[in-house]
This record gives sequence, C-alpha cells and structure tokens, in this order.
Amino acid sequence: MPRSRPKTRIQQKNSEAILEAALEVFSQAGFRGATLDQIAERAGLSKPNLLYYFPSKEAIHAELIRGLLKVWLDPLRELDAAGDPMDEILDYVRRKLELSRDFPRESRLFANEILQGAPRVQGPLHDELKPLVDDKAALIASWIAQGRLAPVDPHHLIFSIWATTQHYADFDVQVRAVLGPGHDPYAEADSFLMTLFRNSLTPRGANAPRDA
Amino acid sequence: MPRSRPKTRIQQKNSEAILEAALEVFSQAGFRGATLDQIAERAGLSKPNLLYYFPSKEAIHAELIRGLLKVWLDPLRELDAAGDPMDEILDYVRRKLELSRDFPRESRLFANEILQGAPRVQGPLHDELKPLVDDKAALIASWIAQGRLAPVDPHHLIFSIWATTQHYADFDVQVRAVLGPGHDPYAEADSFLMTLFRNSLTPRGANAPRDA
DNA sequence: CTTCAATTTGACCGCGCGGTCAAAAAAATC
DNA sequence: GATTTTTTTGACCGCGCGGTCAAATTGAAG
Repeated sequence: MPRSRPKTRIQQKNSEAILEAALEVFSQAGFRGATLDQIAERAGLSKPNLLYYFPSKEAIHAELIRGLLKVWLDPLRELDAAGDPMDEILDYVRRKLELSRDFPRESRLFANEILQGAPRVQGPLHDELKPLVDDKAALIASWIAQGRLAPVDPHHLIFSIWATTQHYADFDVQVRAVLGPGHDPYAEADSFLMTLFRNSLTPRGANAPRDA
Repeated sequence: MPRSRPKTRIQQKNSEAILEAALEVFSQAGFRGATLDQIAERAGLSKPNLLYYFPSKEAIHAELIRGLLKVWLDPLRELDAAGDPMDEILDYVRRKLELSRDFPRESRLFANEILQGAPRVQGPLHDELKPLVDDKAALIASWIAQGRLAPVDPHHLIFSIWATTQHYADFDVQVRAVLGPGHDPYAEADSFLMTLFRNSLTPRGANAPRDA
C-alpha cells in the first residue's frame, strides 16, 4: 500500500494522472456513469494498478470533491469589505467566469453532484458554504444600507452570479449550439455580465450615493 | 406488443405511470445512473412488464425528452413582437421561473442531458432551439435599436434568463442549504429577478425612450 | 549481485445491469 | 362458457461493473 501521502516520484505522478483522468470522466458522466476502467485507461494504468493507489471509486471522487471545494469558494472569500462595492462584486463575477472558463470540468463535476441531490457534499454545503455565504451576504447588505449598491437580496444576488457564470461551463454544449461557430462565449459573457450586474447594482434615486 | 399509440385504458395508464416514474429516476440519477428496476418499482410494475410497453431504456428516455422540449421552449415562443419590450421580457423570466418551480424534474432531466454532452439532443438543439433563439434575439435587438431596451447582447440575455431561473430547480439542494429553513426560494427569486432584469434593461441616457 | 520493498499484472469473483422468452393469468370477444 | 387477444410474470442470459488476490516485475539500497 502506498503511504497516506504521496512520497515517491512515481506515486506522485500516478496519483495525479488518476485524479486528472477521474476528473475528466466523472465530470462528463457523473459518479454512477463513470467506470473505473474508463478512468484507468485514461490514466494509462490497469484497473488493479489504479486500485493500488486509491482504495475505491468513492475515494477518488471524494478526493476530487475535496480539492474542488477550496478552489471553488476562494473567489467569494476574497470579497473585501474594504474595497469599492461595485468593483468587488464585478471582480467576483469576473473571477467566477474565469473559473468556469479555465476549469469547466470542475464546474460540471460540482453540478453533477448537486443535481443528484448532493449525496456526498451535504456536509460541506452546510458547514462551509452556508456560513461563508451568510457572511458575505451580510457584507453586501451593509453596502446596500450605506446606499453604495442598489437594494437587492444579497443571497439571491450571489445565486445569480453563480448561475450566470457557471452556465457557460455546465451548459457549454448548448451555448455553443445556439451561438453557432465564430463566437468566443466567455469573452462575450464577460462583457455582457459586467453590464448586467453594473446596471442592476448601480444605486439610483433615493438610494443614490452621497459622493457623485 | 402494444399498438404504436396507446389504445386501451390500461395501456394509457401504465405508459403514463412508466413515464412519470422514469422522469423521477432519470432526473435524479441521469441516464446511466438510472436503472430499469428502479423505474419499474416506482411505476408499480415488474421489469419485463415495463419492457412490454417500451422496447428499451433508451426509448423511455427519448419519449421523455421529446415531451420535454415542447414544454420547455413554449415560453420563449410566446415572446411577442407586438407587446411592450420590458413586459415581454419580464413575463418571460416569470414564466421560466414558474416552469422551474412547477417542473423541477424536467429541468434536471434536461440539465443532466446537457451536462453529459447532450448525446441525445444534439439534433433538436441545432434544428429547433437555435433557430428559435436567433429569431427572438433578433426581436430583442430590434427593441434595443428602437431605444426601448438598454443595449445588451440578446443571446447572452437569454442565456442569463435560462441560467438564473433554472438554477433554482437544478441547484435546489444547494439553494436550500444556503438559505436555510424558513425561506420560499421561488417567491424570493421572482422578486429578485424582476428587479435584476428590470434594472439592467431599463434604457438610460442617450438610449432613453422617446415617450417618458 | 543480492535483497527487499514498491509496483504492476492477469485471472478471477459476485452482483446488478439491460434485455429475452415461454408460459401463465386476465380481459375482451363471441 | 369457449376462444382469442392482451397483459403479466418468473426464470434466465451475457456482460460489464467494482473490487480482490497471488504472483510476477521493477526499482532502490547495501
């Protein structure tokens, strides 16, 4: 059995190859749809050899999810109370969109998991995600109270940012089918989403900013 | 073998029970994750009996998809060139949100299919969806050209409507985990999305409407 | 070169899968 | 009530699945 943490070069290399292959397969087929043979073949290993590095299919998936959650939540963590509200939010949108562009498989892995009722991430959803979102929603609410953003429900604002940005990774096939060839979905999305959120978050009328 | 179209009462009843059960199972587990035994049990039939009504797992899935596409695209078809642009768009958002609320399983079935590369709906995507979206995008573009809507990319506006509304069905587990108990996600979403899209589509400045 | 641990493999297992089939049971028809 | 057609069922099949294991191969250390 390999040590609990990769030690040798070969362990490092093969573990990485397995996780990379598993990400590809899991994200495209879902947990049940993925097979160890597919993952093993993609990783360039035999199935028993793969199971020499990970004790089970579940374990591979769990490892992927663990790694994913950190990366996925980081942009939200960076939302800074000291920054300009509009810049902070738009930067967040942009970072999330870049995440969808650069890590679409991770996005689909997560989507697959949630779609199927999140049987393996219920814990983190309550223990990690909810507190973080509540915290940042409170921050946004305070910005709104100060009249620095238009009044909108902070939780649903965050949902809408997740939805619109992840859409380009999760529904990539549909987006490209509808747009047809000759488009750069992510570049267009960046421009569109900046406008969408800026327009809807700019304070107006009674709630106008004090310095304008 | 049953006739091509349900004839007797019992055929009608069992076919419906199968499709209802299959929707439940497919939408929660995806195509590969679903099993005929699960569907049969939910439908209250034995597996061979189920296969007396449908020739294969594929056929059941195909039937569901066929029924789904019509319902799913209807709201977009209703976008009316003669109506008020803002009302038309906001009504569309509302209808899509109601669809997510009332038919979340259909939404997840579709999401599952797209996530996995749309192996069984590539045709309709190009032949039905794209032309319809292009048509309605042109309509929106004409409204923008008339200064009756703020200038945004119509295709991506439609994407953002799909993304934000379907999010509440597809990511239901996550939404409820983050909001916690005591919330009505769809009621809150309706209010939020009306504000979001109204704010971002209201023409301002140079593009202001002529009659205001 | 030897030794010993780390790695890889082929053969195998039990199970659940999608699907078949012949025969029994129920309905419908006369 | 006999006959015919529709519906239901239990037994079964081949296959691919996740996973095991003993043995072979390779690599590192002396």
